Amino acid sequence: MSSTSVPLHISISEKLRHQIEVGDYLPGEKLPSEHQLMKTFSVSRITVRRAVANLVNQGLVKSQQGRGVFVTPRQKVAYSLSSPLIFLEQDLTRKGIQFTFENLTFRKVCPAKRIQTSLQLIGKPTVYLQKKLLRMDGAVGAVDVSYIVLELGQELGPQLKCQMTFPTLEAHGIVIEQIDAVIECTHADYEMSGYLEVPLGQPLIVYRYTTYTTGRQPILYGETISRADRFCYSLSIDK
Amino acid sequence: MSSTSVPLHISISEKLRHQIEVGDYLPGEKLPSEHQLMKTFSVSRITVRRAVANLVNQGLVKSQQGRGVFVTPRQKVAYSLSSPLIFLEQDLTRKGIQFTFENLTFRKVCPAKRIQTSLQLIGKPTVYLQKKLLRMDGAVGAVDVSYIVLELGQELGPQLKCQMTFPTLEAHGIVIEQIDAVIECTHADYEMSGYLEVPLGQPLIVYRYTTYTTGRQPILYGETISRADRFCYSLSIDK
DNA sequence: TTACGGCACTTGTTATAACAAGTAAAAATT
DNA sequence: AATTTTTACTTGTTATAACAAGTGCCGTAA
Repeated sequence: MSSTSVPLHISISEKLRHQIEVGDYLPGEKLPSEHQLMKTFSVSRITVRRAVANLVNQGLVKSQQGRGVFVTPRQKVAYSLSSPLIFLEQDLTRKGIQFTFENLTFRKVCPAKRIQTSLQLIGKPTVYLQKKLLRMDGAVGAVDVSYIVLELGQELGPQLKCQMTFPTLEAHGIVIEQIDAVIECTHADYEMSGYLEVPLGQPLIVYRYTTYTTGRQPILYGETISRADRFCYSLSIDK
Repeated sequence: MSSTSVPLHISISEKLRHQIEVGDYLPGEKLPSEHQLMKTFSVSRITVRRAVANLVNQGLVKSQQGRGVFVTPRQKVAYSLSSPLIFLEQDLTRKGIQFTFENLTFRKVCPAKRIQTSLQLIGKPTVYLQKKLLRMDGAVGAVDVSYIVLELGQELGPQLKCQMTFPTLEAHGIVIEQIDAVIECTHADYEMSGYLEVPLGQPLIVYRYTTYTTGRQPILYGETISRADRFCYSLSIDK
C-alpha cells in the first residue's frame, strides 16, 4: 500500500505510533483488537502482530492476553544524584511518592571477581548479598542488588531487611564519604522481565555504585536496576 | 520438549543466550543459520525466528540479511559527569578514543514549549537548532540535538559546525557555570534507529542538559542520545 | 442472591508455505 | 586473468491455519 519499500509492519506501527502521539489513543486506552486492525489495514494477523510487537518494543503499549493492547501511561520519577547525597527514599517521599520495598534475598555469598575488586576484598572473599524489590506507590519500580562487607552485614542484617541500606548505615554512625557510580542501560533478560513485570528486552537503567566510608574504605557495592519507563536520574554539575 | 509451560521460543533463546555467555559463540562470531537451528531444536522457522528476535531485542546478537546472525561485541565507553566538568571530547581523547562529529542540521527554529521554558525565553522564542552525529573511533555513537540562544548561535554559528559546543563557548570567553542534567533511557524510534544503526526499539540513553552561564542565565539546552550498548555515564558523589 | 459453567472475545504459540532480497562464492564468459 | 553471471545460502516479509490460554460477561443452577 505504501509507496516506498518500507515493510508493512513498520508502516502500520508508525501509523499507530503517530495516532498515540496525537492522542487518538490516550494513555491507558485500548487499541483496536488484532481482528479489527487486520480489517482496517487489510493485512494478515502475523503482520498486525508484528506491528503491535514494534510498539511493545518501543514501550508505547503493553499487551495483556485475553484483554487487549493498552497505551502505556508515561511518567518518570527522577532520582537526584546531586551532591550532597540525598537518600532515595527521602527524595521520593519529598516528591510525594510512597516508597516501600520487599526483601527478596539476604545471605552470605562469594561474589564475582569484579565485585571483590570493587570492595577491595583480601583474604576471605565473603560478603552479604541482599536483593530487594523497590516499589513506588505500590507499583514495581526497581530491583536493588547489593553486596555488603561481612562485618556490617552480620551486624546490621536484621535491620537491613526492613530498612533501606544508607539510612541504616548512618543510624549506626557509619559515615558515607563518597560514592562512585556508573549509570548505564541494559535489556531485561528473562529473570528481570519477571521481577519488573516488563516484556523481555525492555530497557532497564542500571545505577551501579561503590560506597566508601572514611579513608576511602569500600563497604558496599550495589546495582539498582530500574524500569527505564518509570525512572531517571537527575544531577547538577558545577564548573 | 521443556517440562514447564515456558514457550518454545523462550527456552530456545535462553539456551542460545547461555551458550553466548559461556562463550560457545564468541563476539563477532556467527550463530547457526535458521535452517540449522530448525533442525537442532526440531521446531519451525517462525519459532526459530522468534527466538533469534528475543536475542536481538536483548542486544546480544545482530542479524544481517543475507549474511547471518552475529554475536554483538560489547564494550562500553564511560562519559564522566564529575564536577568539575570535563568536556566529552577531552574525556574520550584521554581514554584513547578517536572522537569525530558530523553536522547534520544548523538552523533557526521555534522550539517546543518545554525547551522555551528551560531557556527562559521571553519575547521572541527563536533559537538555533543544531543536530550532530557523534562518532567514536569512526563508529556511530550518539546524536546530539542542541538549542542555542539566538545571539550565541548567530555569533558562533560557523565555528559550531566544525567544533564541539562547550569548547567553542569557552574559547569565546563564555563561562559555563552550571549544568542541570537528567539521564534517562528511551527506545529507538524509526528515525533514531536509522541514525544510530540499531534495530527499532533498542534502548538509547539520553543525557538531557541545560547549561547556565554566570548569573544562572541559561544559554544552551540539549540532548545527547547515545546507543546504550556503547555508552554509559560515570560520576562521583561526595557526602 | 450467589456461584458456577459456558461462551464470545482477546492475545499467545506454533506450523507450513511462498516469495523477496541481500551476500558470497563458484562457474561461465569475455 | 578479469569480469560477469549464475547459483546456493542467508535473513526478511507476509499469508493462512489451528489450537492454547486468559478475560469477562451472561445465563443458569444452587
